[in-house]
Amino acid sequence: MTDTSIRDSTREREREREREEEEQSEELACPECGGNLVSDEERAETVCSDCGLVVEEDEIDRGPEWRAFDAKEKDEKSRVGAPTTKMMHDEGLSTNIGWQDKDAYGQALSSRQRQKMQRLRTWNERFRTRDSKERNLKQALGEIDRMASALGLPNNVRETASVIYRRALDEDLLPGRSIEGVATASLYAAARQAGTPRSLDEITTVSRVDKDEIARTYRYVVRELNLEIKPADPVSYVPRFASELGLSDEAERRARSLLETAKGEGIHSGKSPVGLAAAAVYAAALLTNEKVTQNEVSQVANISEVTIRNRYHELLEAEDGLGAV
DNA sequence: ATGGTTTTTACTGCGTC
DNA sequence: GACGCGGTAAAAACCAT
Repeated sequence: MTDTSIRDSTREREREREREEEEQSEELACPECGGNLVSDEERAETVCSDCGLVVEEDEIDRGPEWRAFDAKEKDEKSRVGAPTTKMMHDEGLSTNIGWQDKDAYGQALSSRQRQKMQRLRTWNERFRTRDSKERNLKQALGEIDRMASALGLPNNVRETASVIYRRALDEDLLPGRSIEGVATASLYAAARQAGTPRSLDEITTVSRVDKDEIARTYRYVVRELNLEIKPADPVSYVPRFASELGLSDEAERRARSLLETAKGEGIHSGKSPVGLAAAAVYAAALLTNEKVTQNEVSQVANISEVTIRNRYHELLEAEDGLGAV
């Protein structure tokens, strides 16, 4: 036992050394002095670090000529997008192993060979279907990325969205549903989970799928994957609305506290969180003497003025009830 | 499908600039 | 007179059953 393992490990080491030598001779050795080659991308040259011999020059830099500092910028500057419709799902690149048990000359195979081929077929099929899932994933992730940046959602949301999508894919939730639909639903769920929710309407504007389907798919995915998603917290909308309206930090703080007391009073159950947030923002602006009209708030929050009125009365009542003012 | 709740639409009156 | 605001009634949308 110990004998064999020692012999194994020495052989292993030998093989490794061989491999390293191969790599050295193939890629990194200078033809002149045998020294290391270093590629200098700035000058588009490959030079030997020992003797200075230039092995290649005027190399082509295949990277983009622009620089991007965040995802949004990258999106704007990039002139190529995700590959769209590739008609054939695998672009005709995957392999099939024939079903006849014949060799290249048409001779029948031995039973031993036949067994081997059968095993190969099985594995080839497994890899191929895995590939198709990979492709599916790639398209969905591209879609998620596109929508996320259109909505200005941070990277961690994209990541959770992809995780959710992967799970959906693994649990075979896709058949009978569109990739876009599930991708959108995943993003919606991820945004809510991460505490940076976007309303269904906002999601709908950037998705290729209509609202009903998103809602349906979302419910389905949440149920099947047992995702725990609490109803959106109104507070999480506040910063966004406040900044879009150009309100002070003070107003934002007031809005938060307004919502906290409202929560304490239990006013918020059953009401749309967006409406509540919008009302709080409006009320806060009023309290800090910053001029914002109900109309403006209703615009940024996508909520009707009436709802704002109703909610903000309730908010102020709750505040008064506590003897705050 | 149904009924109850919430939100929206549409309209009206009041005060201010 | 336009605009912001408040209120109301009816319609529409939403949700659980």
